[in-house]
Amino acid sequence: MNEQAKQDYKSTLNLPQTEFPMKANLPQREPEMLKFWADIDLYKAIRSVSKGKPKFILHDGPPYANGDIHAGTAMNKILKDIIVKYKTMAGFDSPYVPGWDCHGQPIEHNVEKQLGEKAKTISQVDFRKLCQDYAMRYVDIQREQFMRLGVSGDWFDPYLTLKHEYEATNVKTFGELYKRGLVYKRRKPIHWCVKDQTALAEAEIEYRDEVSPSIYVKFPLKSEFEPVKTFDEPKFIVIWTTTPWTLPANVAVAVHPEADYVAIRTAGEILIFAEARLEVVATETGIADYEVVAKFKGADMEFLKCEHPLFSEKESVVVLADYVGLDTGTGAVHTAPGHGQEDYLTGLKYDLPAPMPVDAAGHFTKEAGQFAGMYIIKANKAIIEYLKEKNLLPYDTEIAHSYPCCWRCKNPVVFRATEQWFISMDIDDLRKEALKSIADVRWIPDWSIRRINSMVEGRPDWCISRQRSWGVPIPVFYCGDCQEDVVTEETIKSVFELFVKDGADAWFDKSAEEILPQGYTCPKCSGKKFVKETDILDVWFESGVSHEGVLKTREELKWPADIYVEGSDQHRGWFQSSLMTSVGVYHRAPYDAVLTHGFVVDKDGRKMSKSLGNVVNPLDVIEKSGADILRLWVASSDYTVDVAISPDILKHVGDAYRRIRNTFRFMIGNLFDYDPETDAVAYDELLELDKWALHQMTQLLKTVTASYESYRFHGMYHAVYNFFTNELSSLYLDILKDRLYASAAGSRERRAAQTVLFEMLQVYTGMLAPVLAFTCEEAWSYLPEAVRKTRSVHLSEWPVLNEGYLDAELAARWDKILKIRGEASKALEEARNAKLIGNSLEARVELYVDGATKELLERYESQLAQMFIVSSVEVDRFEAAPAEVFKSDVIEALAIKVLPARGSKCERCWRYEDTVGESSQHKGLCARCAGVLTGA
RNA sequence: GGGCCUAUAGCUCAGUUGGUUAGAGCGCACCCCUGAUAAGGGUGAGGUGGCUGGUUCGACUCCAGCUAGGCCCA
Repeated sequence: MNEQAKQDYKSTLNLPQTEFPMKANLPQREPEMLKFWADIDLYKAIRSVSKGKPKFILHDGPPYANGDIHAGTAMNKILKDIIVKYKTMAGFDSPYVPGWDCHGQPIEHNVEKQLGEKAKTISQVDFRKLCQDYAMRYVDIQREQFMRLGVSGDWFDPYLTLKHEYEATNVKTFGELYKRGLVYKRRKPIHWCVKDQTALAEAEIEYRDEVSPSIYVKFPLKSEFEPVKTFDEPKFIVIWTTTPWTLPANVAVAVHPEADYVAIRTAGEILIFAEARLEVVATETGIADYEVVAKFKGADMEFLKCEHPLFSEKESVVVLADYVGLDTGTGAVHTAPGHGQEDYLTGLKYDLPAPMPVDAAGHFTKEAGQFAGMYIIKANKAIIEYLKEKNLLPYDTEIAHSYPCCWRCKNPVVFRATEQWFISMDIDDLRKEALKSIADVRWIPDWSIRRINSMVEGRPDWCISRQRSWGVPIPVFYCGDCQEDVVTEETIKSVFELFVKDGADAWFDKSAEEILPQGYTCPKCSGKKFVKETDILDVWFESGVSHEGVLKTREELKWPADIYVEGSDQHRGWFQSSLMTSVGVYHRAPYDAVLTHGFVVDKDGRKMSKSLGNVVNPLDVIEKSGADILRLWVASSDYTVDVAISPDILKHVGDAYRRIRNTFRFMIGNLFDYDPETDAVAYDELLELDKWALHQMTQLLKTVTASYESYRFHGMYHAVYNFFTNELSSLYLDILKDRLYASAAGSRERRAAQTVLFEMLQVYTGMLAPVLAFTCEEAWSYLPEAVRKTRSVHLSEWPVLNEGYLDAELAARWDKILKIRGEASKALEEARNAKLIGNSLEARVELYVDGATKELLERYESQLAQMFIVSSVEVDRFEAAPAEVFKSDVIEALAIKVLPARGSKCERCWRYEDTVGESSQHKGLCARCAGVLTGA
């Protein structure tokens, strides 16, 4: 037989044919798919086929409209999209309305930087306009990027916190909370630049090296204190500070409750400070001669009263605080609630006043007595002098340390208490109500509830005011006559309506009288003049009302949401701000479930940072490999903990992707001549192996569905990937090749295989569509048009679980046969290594086995060669096994002998057959192949 | 410093109420095939279970401490 004839036989085979490319080329193909989705308006089409189905609402947490998306935001949106796509296919109407957080300090800051000097002269309204442009620019950029990920949603009608209606929502909710009595005003220290006379956010502070005074101050002890009461000398508690100018605002001295403190007697006085600081303090103050006369715990000193070192008529009380350290100072900390964050919290705990003797420009007020009018930094000297005179200053030097400074003018920043608005956690039991509501929510994973609980339990009142421009104003008026703040249903209604109509800009544009109803008078004093509040709301308040501004206002949505899906940092952020505004107004959470994911980190579990050089940019991944690779990476990872990404990890995901893609391609290629209308084979007519495959497929579908239902996507990823590798590629599809290629095109056995492949292709593209959004759509487009009931896989329904495909007995039988196949392949490998065979078709296999297994194998003896992909399989008794055989160590009493195949190689199907040569027309072929060609 | 969380083969993940030699797929090595071909098949080698103690007849699994890392506070 010459080469030409061999070629001819190849052409008689039914080899796969398809245009479905092996090489994915996703960076090019995905944009085409996006265009297709845009052309058919997929999102709208999904809405229309979902109409009337039960709702499943995943409410989007708004990312900040600044910068490009990063790996974390990409993962978040992909996770949400997987859920929404799955729920949609699973029979829900699941509209997804993405949102953006558009107000806030970072945008304001960036616009200010761009403006440079002009920032000082521009009007507030013009400035806000620039901020809006900035935010909208990034909304556009991020929209494009999210869409590129394959995330489907109402992208051209998203919710934006800067939209008029949304801004008005803040007013409504604020009004409700105010009405309930939860809103109050109180002084709280904030970062303040006395040169620019403005409040600063944390991000606007730079740390610079500064030189400050470093002094010890003696606070005269007024109370009787048991451990030292037998001594007549004057007694002092010694504190250390680097900010003498904050002493006028001192109200307390904080000590650590568990630390040891000592009283020492020296030169006619008793000094009290931490034992751990004894040597250092003694050295620094030059006390050579002293005697420790008492030792006690910090807790013993609680509530002792001292005389204020600057104002003898005032008192300073000893309080306990865990943050008091013993590495520096004296272990006794000067506490001024108006000048420090920790001091402030301690003040709240002890119900201390928070005097603020410093004005906006950094000058002492008359509250500071003899220091009134002095600039605070300069006052340091005067205060030190005064303390020296009173002999209350045993130590006085300078220290260089890093100190917070203003990003703009580089001058030191001070903490200064100013009036702020708060939402109380406890006035009307908001905290208790929130904790109760938390218990009614499903938190995934389950540790999530512990986290939110402990945070809500321990959180301070919510400070909702900011001294800023780019945001929603706090809708409060002050009476020009009685100074009372005025918030009534009437005022709220007028502000609400104004914002709906003209947006929050109107607040800055119009006078109080223009905003209020005509002739409005103060409910308290009937005054007619009003002043507007200048503070704006915390952006967390704004995003926290999205359930009101979005879920309750958009007809396609519902309140409460079925689920919120965000990173674990949102326990402090959005989960909580949403909870508080919702509980505050509606007495329940705005969500039924909350799903939390971890952060994206590098392969070593470290956070991504420029300095570590481990940043993976999702846009680069899309450009190089495609969004489906990113989506598969998300699905392959356990997102309940931190998720690692690296070029190496993405390479592995790419390998997995190719295996899945090629499996699709094989199925598609073998269906080129299959018409489901006419060629389908009834279940009862299928071969047993086909039924086994359908059974396995159905089991897989069960597993996969359960994984999606429990949001365990990596579980489904592993199940599918293992299935594609073990059950399909290495088993079913490999065995099927002979049947598909060599059987007569229209034969029952070939059509049976195609029937199964066709069924599988639909099920597998369907179950993977929520993850491989692009690839499954592409594969779907290769299905015969007649059976594609929908234009897009994303419009199709979740694969139907056909219980009729389940046949446990049959599956058990075949699992056993296939297990023996596994043993045979070990024996074949030994023969291959011994150069006895190459291709397994060159082998003939003898199985030596007893009992039930023997009966089973004999029952299927004629099919075994095909199953093992060898030329023949014979079964005999175990004792009949020759001496030199492969003995299984997995299956008892199983011996396998591998021999060269009998007969000759069929030039068409490559099997070795005794029947080769029997046909007069086709001398090189086996009986089966000859029959196929002659049509016998 | 505090709260919550994580730590199983190179990678991604499983590991049932503590109980025989800790599993899977990928990757890797070697081999086969060249009719899924920048594919496909087979076999095999990889783990002192972050570390240190403790409880127990027995711990990857329970307890304590430590180390490394993450989020949020301070």
